[in-house]
Amino acid sequence: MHNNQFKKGELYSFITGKASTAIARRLQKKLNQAELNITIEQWSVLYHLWKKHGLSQQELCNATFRDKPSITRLVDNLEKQNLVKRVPSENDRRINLIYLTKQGQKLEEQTMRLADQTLTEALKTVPASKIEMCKEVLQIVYNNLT
Amino acid sequence: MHNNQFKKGELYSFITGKASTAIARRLQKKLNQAELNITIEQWSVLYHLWKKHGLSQQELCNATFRDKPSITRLVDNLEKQNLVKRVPSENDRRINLIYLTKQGQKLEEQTMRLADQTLTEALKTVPASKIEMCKEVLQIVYNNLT
DNA sequence: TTTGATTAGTTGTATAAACAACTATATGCA
DNA sequence: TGCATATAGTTGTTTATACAACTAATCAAA
Repeated sequence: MHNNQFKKGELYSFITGKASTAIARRLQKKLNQAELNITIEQWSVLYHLWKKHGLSQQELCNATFRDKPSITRLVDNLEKQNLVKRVPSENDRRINLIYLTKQGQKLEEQTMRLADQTLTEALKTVPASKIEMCKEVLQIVYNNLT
Repeated sequence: MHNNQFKKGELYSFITGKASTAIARRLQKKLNQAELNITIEQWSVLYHLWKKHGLSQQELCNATFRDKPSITRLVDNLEKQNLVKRVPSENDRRINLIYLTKQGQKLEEQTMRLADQTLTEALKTVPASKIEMCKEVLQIVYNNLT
């Protein structure tokens, strides 16, 4: 099959991200059912803060592939819900360091379990070797475009 | 490698759809540079109308995996830009059939070329066999979740 | 040291998505 | 026929994204 010929047929689902949209919706549904009252976008910010406390907003931009206004507003909403706190950096007064509150820390275990469940459901029946290859392709795509 | 162990590590990019987000952004940039003045979401609706004229809004919902309010507003905006027209169905007065205007029809060739370019750039250096396998995995994921 | 450029973050505006509640029309069955 | 139910589409609200324009702080080079 010619590469180009192939691509045309697959164009739509690659561009619209059918699969990742479905994964995100499933996780959102689980978060709602557990009455955790956070969005997947908020979860994706918390995810990085659980791994490393006290990231700056700019670091969150890089980690989550969002622009600065998006992070400003996500942090606004997370702060309103008392899940994180902005702390001005002492070294550089332009920078806000974002810290989890106790409430924000508490969400880690449960939401990570839900995320893990979501992926288990999504990748059910897919052999590990194929997942690995798929992951590689998606990483190459990302690298090609950034 | 244990399947479960694998998944935890990949959790983030699977859920956030890094790759498809990057593809969509690249296409949006091309549309902007060509001053076509449409969003990728609008493009995704037009895409289905180019394939088949006179779809109902509900059919557009199914085709684009969006809910009804989303399609209502996308069609609103496409109509404002004179790219499509709502035509009440004669058989069933609940239904709007959506038709392309001449202006909407004209966009097909150029935007499909840009979409094709985008995928060529995204999949550059990825062998066709791997793309095929990746496509299969993404389809299974989608089926698993819907 | 001063000034011009860079970096971090915010605000305004437009578009879009998800959910709930709503209207209007059609269908099906008693 | 008539009423309950299902279907198609709209509207309201909240959250998120992208882009542009903005402020404040820092850096760097003359």
